Amino acid sequence: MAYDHKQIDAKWQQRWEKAQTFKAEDPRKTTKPKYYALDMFPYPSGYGLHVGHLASYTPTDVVSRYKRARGFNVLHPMGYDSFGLPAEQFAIQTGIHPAVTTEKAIESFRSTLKTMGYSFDWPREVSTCDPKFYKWTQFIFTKLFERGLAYQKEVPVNWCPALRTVLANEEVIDGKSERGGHPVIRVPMKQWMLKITDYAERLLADLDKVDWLERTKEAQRNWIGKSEGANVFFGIQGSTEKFEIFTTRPDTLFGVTFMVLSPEHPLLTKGSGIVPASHRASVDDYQAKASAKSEVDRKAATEKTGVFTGAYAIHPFNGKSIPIWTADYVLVDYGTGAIMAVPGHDERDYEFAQTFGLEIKRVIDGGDLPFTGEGKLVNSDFLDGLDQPAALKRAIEEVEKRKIGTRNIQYKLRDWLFSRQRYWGEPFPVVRFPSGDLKTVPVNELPVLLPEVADYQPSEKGEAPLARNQDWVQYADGGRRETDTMPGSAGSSWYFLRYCDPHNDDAFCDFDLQKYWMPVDLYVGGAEHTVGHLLYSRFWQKVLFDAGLVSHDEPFQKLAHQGVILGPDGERMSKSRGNVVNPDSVREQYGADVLRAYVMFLGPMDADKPWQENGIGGVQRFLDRLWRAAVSEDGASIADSAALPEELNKLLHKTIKKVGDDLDAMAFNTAISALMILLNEVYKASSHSKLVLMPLVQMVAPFAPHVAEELWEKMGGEGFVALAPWPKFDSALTVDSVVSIGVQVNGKSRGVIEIDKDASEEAAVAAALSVPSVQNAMGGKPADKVIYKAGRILNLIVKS
RNA sequence: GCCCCGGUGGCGAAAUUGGUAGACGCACAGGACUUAAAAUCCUGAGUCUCGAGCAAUCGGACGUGCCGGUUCAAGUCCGGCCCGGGGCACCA
Repeated sequence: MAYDHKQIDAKWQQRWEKAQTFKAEDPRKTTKPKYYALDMFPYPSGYGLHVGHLASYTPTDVVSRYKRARGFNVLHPMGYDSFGLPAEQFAIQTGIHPAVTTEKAIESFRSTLKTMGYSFDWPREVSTCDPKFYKWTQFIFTKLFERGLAYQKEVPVNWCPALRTVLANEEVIDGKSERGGHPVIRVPMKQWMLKITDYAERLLADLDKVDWLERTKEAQRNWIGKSEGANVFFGIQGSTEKFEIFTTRPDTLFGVTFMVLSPEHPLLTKGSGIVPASHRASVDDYQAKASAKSEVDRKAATEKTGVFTGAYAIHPFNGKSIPIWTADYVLVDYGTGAIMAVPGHDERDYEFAQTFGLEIKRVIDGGDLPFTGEGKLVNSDFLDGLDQPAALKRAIEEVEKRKIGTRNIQYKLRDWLFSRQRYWGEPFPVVRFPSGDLKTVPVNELPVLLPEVADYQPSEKGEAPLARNQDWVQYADGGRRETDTMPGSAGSSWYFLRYCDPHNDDAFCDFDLQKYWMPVDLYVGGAEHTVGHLLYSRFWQKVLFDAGLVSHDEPFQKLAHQGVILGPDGERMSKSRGNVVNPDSVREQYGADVLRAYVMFLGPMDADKPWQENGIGGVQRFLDRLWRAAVSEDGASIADSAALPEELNKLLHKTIKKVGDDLDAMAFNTAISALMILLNEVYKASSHSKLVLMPLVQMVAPFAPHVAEELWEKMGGEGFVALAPWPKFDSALTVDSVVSIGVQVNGKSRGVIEIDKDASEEAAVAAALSVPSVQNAMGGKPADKVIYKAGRILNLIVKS
């Protein structure tokens, strides 16, 4: 008989709630070590919770429950990243206020999360669109502003005409919007920017402090994109002006045969004077063409384009004149927007030189041009004969000595585009006064509430909906409020701090409380947030650290990513493919415990794996079998206190060890398989003993908490199994004295012997020789050599 | 192009880090129980137009994407490829 999961799930969810079983303890009233287990909070979409959420929240919940049983004071909260585009798009279509649809979606998420039996500390729930929350998002913005890290700038931005908003670099994938896949073009607009570039070096260096997957760290390193080199000044012929280039290869300075300025370079603007009248028209023409190109077109360009400007630069070492070109393969917003071209040793410069028939000069000995490897310098004056690395060092020294440039470091990371011309986001706590002064509003005026507007649609020119509420825009002394809103990633960049002290009206978080709980000990979420959310959060944490408001400079000590759960067909779940699995219907049928345990048993948590519905039956059988081992047909407990057979007792201790090790390593699938093996042996031994069933139920509890509580209660366990101390093992019982080891003859497996784990070589060989298949393989000859590792392997070598 | 992951039965996957490859589960087959079915319990099973035997069974060869290497011993280490997934990409 199967247990009644509907009744049991509801019963224990109510009891946990009533007893506040999962409430984190007050740090001032406990001596327990802390453990902060966090999920990336969901965007509460109207579609409800999907299996991807379960793949993330279930492992975190298993770890939280395990850590509680292990004596940790666990903080395991949940909340909602509730500002964002979908609710706003829906509002534009229907006129329903996004707050209404968002609240409805949150209710749906909350109820689904509760029916899964997740051990969240519910009273700590946060929602980024709640004024009590975004008050502090605005407060943190004022801190950024005060520290000179928030500024407005006319910048070429990623403008998405379909969404009528600008997007951050991280939100643009291959020239299209991350959300919706609409085309994105580059247009200049005045925007709020956050100076994340000031933190580039620390964001890079501090990756060494955290326990993240190497590939995630590597992706952040790539995104930050550090390059070391030098800025070098080149003079301009017939002018007193100079211009600066950035290069990582000053060793190739003598290989320069032309210079390239990006089309947007200030020296090329009308009236700057370096472009002679004879070339003005063609430069103008080229600039116009380049600016008309979208980011996508620029990237898709197969051939290099450019024009000669008519001007010449002067080589800082040998005074030779070098033609200056302009081309759009040089980007205005990286380095200085100008380069020295060394076609002999750079593939892009080589391609450009080939296209326009420019000189290509070798300065490093080696393979075919363009040669980017190492070798000895040639045709390079004082660098001749040096190896490339030595030449690089020497060249930088010489540049600095002659004061024609300085060593320099460049990052690919750009400042964070922080404003959106949208409605459903945090208003900026900023006012512009007639004098032109820009000021943040006083802290006691926070939160700056999001005003009501008649129409949520942004204007085609990019003016934000908030501008329509003129009453709201007016501020004292003729000031006008900023009408842009913050991007979705604002609230998510610090919400993990709010959980430490969620109801504080005087501070975003009490200093001592964050000092106790932070950093997050385990953070689980999708790998797609690698360069967005995870980088922004690290940045804000560091800013708050520098402001003395938090005590740690990294927010997430350990990070894990859940794999993608694919459809039963092995393809990514999508509505168009029709392979989307709805977790609600699965839970209805099998119960929360089976669903949770199944998700954990599917495979390694970080692997992408298909959802195979028929596999659920195996997990369901396992929990039913556990139930039947302890409970009779009429629902009474049949557990007794009989002593365990020796073998079963040993297996119990081995299992306690293995499950603990596996949980520490987040190897949930193998932990469950160990529990299955133990239960199978319980059946074979026909045991109903509490001595094995109670610890087994305790170990099952993190995965299947409802049925575990019910069994624990029936067997007379004290209190909640969720809070019962984790079972201990006797290490003496976890090792077998007699083991079966493989016997090989000439390296091939030929049999197995049962032997004392410390048996001597003589004993092992004797035992092996009595095995017929071993004798057979040896063909009657003696062993010429014996390799024996006690308890592991015996290999007999026979010369043919 | 560069940088990461990954590739093991019909399927999801294990494998103490070089030591009996395929634990556990699904699906499958056989048996027990049953009037029958479901459920349950027990048992079997990598592949082979390989060999012996009436048979249960016993033995052999092959086997972790491909080729080569190191080693007594390779899924695991090394070199060279192929395939799948992800990230970066005109960043000087």
